[in-house]
Amino acid sequence: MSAIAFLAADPDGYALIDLRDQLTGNSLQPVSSVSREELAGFVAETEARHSPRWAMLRTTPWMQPLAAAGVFLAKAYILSLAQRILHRSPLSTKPLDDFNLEQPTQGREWANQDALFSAPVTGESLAELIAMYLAQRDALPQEPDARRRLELLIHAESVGAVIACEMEEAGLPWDEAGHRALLREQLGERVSDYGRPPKLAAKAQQLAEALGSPGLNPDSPQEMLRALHKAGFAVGSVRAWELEQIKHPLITEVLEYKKLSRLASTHGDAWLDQWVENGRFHPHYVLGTVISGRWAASGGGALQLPHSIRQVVRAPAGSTFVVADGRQLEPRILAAISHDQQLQKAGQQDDLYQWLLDAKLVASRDEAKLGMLSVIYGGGGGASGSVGAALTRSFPTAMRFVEQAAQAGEQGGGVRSFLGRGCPPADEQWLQAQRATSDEASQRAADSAARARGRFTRNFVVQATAAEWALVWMGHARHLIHQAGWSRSCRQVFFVHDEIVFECPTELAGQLQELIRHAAMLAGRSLFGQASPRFPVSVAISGNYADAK
DNA sequence: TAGGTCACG
DNA sequence: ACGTACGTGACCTAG
Repeated sequence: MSAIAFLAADPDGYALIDLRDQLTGNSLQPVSSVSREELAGFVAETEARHSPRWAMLRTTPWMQPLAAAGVFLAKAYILSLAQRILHRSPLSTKPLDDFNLEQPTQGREWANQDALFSAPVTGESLAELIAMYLAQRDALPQEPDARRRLELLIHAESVGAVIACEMEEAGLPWDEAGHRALLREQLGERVSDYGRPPKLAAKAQQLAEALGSPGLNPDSPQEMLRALHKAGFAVGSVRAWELEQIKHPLITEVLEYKKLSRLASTHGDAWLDQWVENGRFHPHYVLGTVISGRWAASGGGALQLPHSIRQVVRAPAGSTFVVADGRQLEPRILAAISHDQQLQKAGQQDDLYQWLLDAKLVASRDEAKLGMLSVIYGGGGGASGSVGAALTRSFPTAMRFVEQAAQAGEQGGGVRSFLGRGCPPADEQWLQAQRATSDEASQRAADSAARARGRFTRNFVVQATAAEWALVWMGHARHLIHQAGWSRSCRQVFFVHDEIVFECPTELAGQLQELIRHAAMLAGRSLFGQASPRFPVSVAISGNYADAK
């Protein structure tokens, strides 16, 4: 018998917990009112006894204290995230209102003043929660396969939200002293948070003189471009990749300045002050806002950690990192969702791109990679170039699949991921722009917008399914870690789209590595069944994140 | 507030 | 012949 536990706000106290039989909806015990102090203990005990699926509107405010107390919830159902998925999914059979995840719902006055500052949001009464849950169940399709997909997606998204809370609580080990030392070495002594650090200021001065533009502010692209022109460099912009084409000592100086300036502004002392506490970086992960289902992070730029700074991500003594990522995930996902047998065959090899090379479809591994990405992104080098032609000949089924997604997008239609995450059809404004083609300029703009949307939907079907695979992978890994009894010692501390970082005792790293590979295999089967293509992962074990690539 | 640039997958 | 790939977040400057 499986149980579901609704966790809702108690208007007269803190939390209400209503434990029910998932199938019949019958209560298994009277509704319990628990105080903030009792919550962790009560939840832990209920988990041990019934292992229910924990249903809550959002993870806030419940998960933070639970994660802090080390309480493990095996299964979750986050209604706000489920609502958004069902609202957008073409597999859903009833129209459901969207849930505005961006706008935090306002707290309200509580009878119990102690609860005021961690008050759950409006609309989170137990009755409302249950009504919302039932409406969501009602919107699930009856057809078994579609139903299985949407349920898997909702459960994976929910466990992802729980993991996000656990990671926020754990934080990423960060060598603050090492980071400060690196800043001192490269930038000089710390000044105010506004002025340039000494070494950067000196470089700016030097650059202004060398270019013959006194007073130049190198942080202004406009001024910089003018100064470069004046000094005789015929560049179209000051973008690094364009400047890198020019081999000249002055240009090297400019590029060095840009690098230093970026370090100072993005990962300088102010960043450390704000985001690193007690030797750990605590970013905030945001789910449900990116259309494709990928995660975002607000504050600290967690998902854009430069490789150059990863040297200060260091595991504490006695522990190490296990860093795992899905190898060539997107081409493998494309092979799975398009049922392209040839591409799946290529994926039997750990290095899919190498296979393309060995099969003499491409002249180099880089060409294979670029060609594949081009097919998925919809770039000009796609089906039109010689590599594109070779890929089209070898993998016609996969190519047709992405072409169809692109066509749907160009016509304003929606597409969906494998598990049913929907990319909504174009809005009325977009369609109007498609019709307003009286003059040549608006015709061109409309065509360009149509192509852009085609590239977006072409990419969506792959990227969104890859995000689903990663969620399911992470969920399996967490489950296996718990089963192994390692929940306390092995913690997930980072996640970036297709890469997971665990922190664990050094002696467990080898076994954890095997567990993660196993989880990847299970993820493939959960999505695509027993005949799933392979999803190899590459794993690195190191006490330093910078070494893991 | 918008645009430019750059970081990541 | 044409467009010069997809998705994000963060910071700085210009107006």
